[in-house]
Amino acid sequence: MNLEQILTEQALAAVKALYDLDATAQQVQLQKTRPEFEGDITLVVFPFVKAARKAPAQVATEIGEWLTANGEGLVNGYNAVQGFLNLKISQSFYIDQLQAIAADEQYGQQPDNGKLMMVEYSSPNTNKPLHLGHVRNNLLGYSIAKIQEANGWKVVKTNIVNDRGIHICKSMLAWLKFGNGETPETSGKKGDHLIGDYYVRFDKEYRKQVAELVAGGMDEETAKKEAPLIKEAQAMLLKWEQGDKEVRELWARMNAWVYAGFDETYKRMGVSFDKIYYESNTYLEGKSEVEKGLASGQFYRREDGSVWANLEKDGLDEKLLLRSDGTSVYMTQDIGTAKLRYQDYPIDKMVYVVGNEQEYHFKVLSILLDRLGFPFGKELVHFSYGMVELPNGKMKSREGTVVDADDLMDKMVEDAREISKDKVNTLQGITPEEAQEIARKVGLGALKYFILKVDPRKNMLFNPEESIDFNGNTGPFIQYTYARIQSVLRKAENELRVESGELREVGKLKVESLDPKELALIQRLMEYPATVRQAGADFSPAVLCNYAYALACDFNSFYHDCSILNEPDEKKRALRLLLSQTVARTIKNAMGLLGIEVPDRM
RNA sequence: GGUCCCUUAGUUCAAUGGAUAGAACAGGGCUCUCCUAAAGCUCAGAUUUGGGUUCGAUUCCCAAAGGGACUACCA
Repeated sequence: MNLEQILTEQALAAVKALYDLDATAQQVQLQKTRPEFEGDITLVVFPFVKAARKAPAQVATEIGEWLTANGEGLVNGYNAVQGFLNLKISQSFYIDQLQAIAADEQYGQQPDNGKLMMVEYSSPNTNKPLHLGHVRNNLLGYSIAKIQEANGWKVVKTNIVNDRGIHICKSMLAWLKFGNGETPETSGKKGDHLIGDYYVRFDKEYRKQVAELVAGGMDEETAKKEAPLIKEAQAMLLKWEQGDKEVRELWARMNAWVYAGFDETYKRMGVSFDKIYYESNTYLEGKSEVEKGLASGQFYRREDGSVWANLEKDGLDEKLLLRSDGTSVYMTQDIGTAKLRYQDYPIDKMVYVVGNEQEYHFKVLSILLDRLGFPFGKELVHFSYGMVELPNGKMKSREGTVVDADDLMDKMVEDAREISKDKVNTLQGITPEEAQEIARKVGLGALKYFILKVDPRKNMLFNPEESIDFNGNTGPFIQYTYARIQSVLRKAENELRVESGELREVGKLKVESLDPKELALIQRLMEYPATVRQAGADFSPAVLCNYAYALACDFNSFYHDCSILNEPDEKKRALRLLLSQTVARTIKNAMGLLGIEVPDRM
């Protein structure tokens, strides 16, 4: 049982004994005591004031008195400030806690809940390279999966690749017309970047055609539909769906280039998938589901042959499911994908990590799946995150105002290496390879933390003109704290011959008194499991970022005030080493749930 | 027009309905003969507006203002 649970029980017993009040655990509000007051943990007594029919300060005093007398030594002091009862907890309790935490290798890991969660994230189109928006998606998706695993779920990470559709046809068409057989090998470009370039090229030529038609007197709306290039692309999509051999071969070849590029980027980013679905394999399933819905009267066909769902009774509008030429749309594909997934896995919870611009889509998808008789439809979770904005607005692939994922990672690692050059003291005696590896971890750590520390629901701003910080509330700050501890532990082993295993053997450390900084650190460590649970319940890596930062701050402050290796009292030294080791492990775990690696030195 | 989201220091971000709204960066001042100064200490600086609920509101409710997303036979 943790401190909150014990205190909650004691507080309930106290109000029962004092005021004959049957309070609920929810009414027992415990919070950390503010630093300006004396005490460790504070009970808010306002909820009991009415039943007690006494002034808040008096109620606080009475409860404080009761807890001190009947709390089995846990509470050994209190003070009441209005309705706030500040409790002092005995130091031996904290030392016991530290011992228990240090001994628990799985500290923070929640027990297996026996259920399976599928997390879909990334889900790129195959017509352009990944950009900063995808980076946020990937980092969030990966971290959410890790966090839910820590909360006891079995998690299957999945990716649905949108490998078919008009977008890839545009790239294919532009490549055929203007590519002169260019390949990743001949051009030296990564496959995804090469394809992306042709997507941009298509748009450029298309707009030229539209402009010409408009100049010839056509209105813009019509011109956009009548431009020869777009008609060709549509014809190509139709051929693709009909299985035209040439189109399919070209498609397979160009997609393979893109996948090779994506794989490189994913690997670098440190994200992975357990199962990848391709839209080209799922859209037919979707079509057949739509046909079924049509037969059962859930959907209807218009005169032009297109198929629609009427969602007006759910407060929404009508939604297209199949185009008049019979080709499928995004929604069709998602229905098919859902069906396949539930055939493949016994999914208890399905989570889609997709931007908030698609909230409407998932609202509709949920209703459609439900209507088609899928039991999971109603339960699906759209983990909707905010956009990454640039100073002048949203990123637009076609307008070239995107921050490319590969470029960004390069830049971060480069910056990290540049900064580390000034740190010759700490990087002495390491190979260039090791230095590069440190720069990689630190650069990516800075990027990942920068993105994950923001509440996922909110839009966030990225200014490419200003480089991401390596000081202050950043990934490298936390990594630095870890590296610092590793350095101390190395010295402890080499110079004092303290084996890390020995520390845990040091029975109950009979330390006279805990330094306030030591106490603060232990308290922070005690918060970790609740933080993991909250991050899971809220789907929020940001919660863990805040925790890791606070833990690192606490440690740096402790490190500044308390000497570890030079502490003459052996028991104190052992306690500090154990504390440092446990902090390091917790930092590593928390950062691991964020997908951020920690270097042993930096 | 309709639906949804957002608004906190100069800037980027925090704060289960709780005490004097926290950090970081940028700015001013300190601290390396001392376990890694990517650090520590310190000064200055903010809840868009108006109502309401509450012992107590950044948080909940209702308006208004400002910003964004969606409302595609794109994905």
